[in-house]
Amino acid sequence: MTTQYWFVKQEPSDYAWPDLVRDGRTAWTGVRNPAARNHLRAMAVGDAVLVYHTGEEKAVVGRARVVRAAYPDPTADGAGWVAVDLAPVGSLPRPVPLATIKAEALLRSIALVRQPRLSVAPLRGPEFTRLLRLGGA
DNA sequence: GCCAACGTTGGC
DNA sequence: GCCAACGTTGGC
Repeated sequence: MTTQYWFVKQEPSDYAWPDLVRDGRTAWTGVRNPAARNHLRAMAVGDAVLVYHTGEEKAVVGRARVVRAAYPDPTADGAGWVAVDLAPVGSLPRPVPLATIKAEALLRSIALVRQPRLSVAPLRGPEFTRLLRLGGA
């Protein structure tokens, strides 16, 4: 199975990238959107993930990897919602702002731009690589 | 099962 | 604070 690439969004006042770095690993819970849930289900251990901060910051800030595939979200009321576990790989030396992403032709079709409310989305390999490079990684 | 009304998210 | 996008809810 080849590595898949993903993009997750987070409101940093809720749980921020530095929290993940500090914790070393976290359960990515609380996703309550069916499309995002389907993406969580498709994640495999070892998949690469980029973490984006919404709100004030609006930038891709870090790189993580999937360390546990989808399992029932313990924070959900009903059945059917899932969480994965993520571990940090590294902070981007230069966070990549939304404005930069929008200015890149290659990145214009990613879900962040096309569908800003989707909190978990797939990335193509070249998109992932470009974002990493823009971030100085 | 359709669709209008409403709520939420997130950028500006 | 406003607005666009989109998801959810509830009446029919």
